[in-house]
Amino acid sequence: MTDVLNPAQLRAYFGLMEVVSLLQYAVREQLHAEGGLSYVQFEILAKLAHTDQPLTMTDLADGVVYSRSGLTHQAGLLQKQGLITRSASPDDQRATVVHITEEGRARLDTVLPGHIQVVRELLFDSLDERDVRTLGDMMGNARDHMRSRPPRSAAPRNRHTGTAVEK
Amino acid sequence: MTDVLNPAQLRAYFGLMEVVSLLQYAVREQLHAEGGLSYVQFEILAKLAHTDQPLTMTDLADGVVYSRSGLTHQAGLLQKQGLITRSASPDDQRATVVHITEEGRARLDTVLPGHIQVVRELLFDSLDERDVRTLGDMMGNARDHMRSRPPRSAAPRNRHTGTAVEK
DNA sequence: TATTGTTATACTCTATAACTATA
DNA sequence: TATAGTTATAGAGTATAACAATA
Repeated sequence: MTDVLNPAQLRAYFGLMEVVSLLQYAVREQLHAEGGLSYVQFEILAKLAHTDQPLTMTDLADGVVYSRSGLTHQAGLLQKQGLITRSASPDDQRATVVHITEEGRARLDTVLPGHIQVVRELLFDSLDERDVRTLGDMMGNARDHMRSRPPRSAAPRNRHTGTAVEK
Repeated sequence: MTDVLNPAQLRAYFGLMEVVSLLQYAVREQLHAEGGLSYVQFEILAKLAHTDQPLTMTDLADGVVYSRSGLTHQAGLLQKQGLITRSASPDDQRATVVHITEEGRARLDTVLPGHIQVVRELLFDSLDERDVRTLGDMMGNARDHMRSRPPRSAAPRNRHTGTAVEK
């Protein structure tokens, strides 16, 4: 249990952060310029379109690193643009179900080609097929690992644990 | 020149974005809680300490995806905390050279063990040695590629090109 | 009593544009 | 004329805490 990372780890870590920063920057600009969407808004629409059925706010919050109030805020912006609708769930009166509208799908269609082009030009042009598979595997593992083992603080972001966390 | 990504690419792309989001979230929290630093502030200090010599604002802006005014702002915050100093360059009167102070180094030392622990627990615990090398290679390639080929817009972030970009 | 979601609020980050001064 | 950096400002994103309604 040393408290350093070896040089290969440092290189991987900083490389990862830098690459994703550059990618995020480009992707955000594209989404904003071509569709007036923030990245989170894009994620919400993409998730709804991909799942192809209404999701609750909590469903949406899963998978997006986001506070609930932040999600409410972004959903409000999407709704104001007519890209989603929100209505009370028939099953659970507390829950809100979110639907994507036709306009929402259309907006996604507007944005997607440019989005994909940016990602391909920036990221995939430098990776061969085997790299892509490997990267996908590694990120899949890492995600499962991260999701299953919340950080040291064990501070829940979205849920109550029952154990009070003093602060 | 299709306009889709194949499934492996989609998986890699979304996996990458999700993993780094989770990592950034955890890392930001750690830096803030244990050192009162934002990630950019950490990057600035780390860069100064690593280079081990004063850098100009422009030097610092390179490698950090940041507007110049944003960098000025963050540098101001660091200076207010006594972690860096800024002074006029002897070589070029326009330039500002940034030094890290002893306090700055100390702050970095305070933050680093926890930082490394977070990164190791979240990221490297799920990757073996070979993965780490591979990831480092891929990210190195991708970074070089991205840095050499600015996105479609060709809109310069930090420099003047001489060609006016209408907007 | 716990959970879903919203509101109100405040703070941070980031970018744009205008500006100063040096080259 | 171009570059380095700062300032003023404005907008977007995000979190916290308090709250209402339902389970």
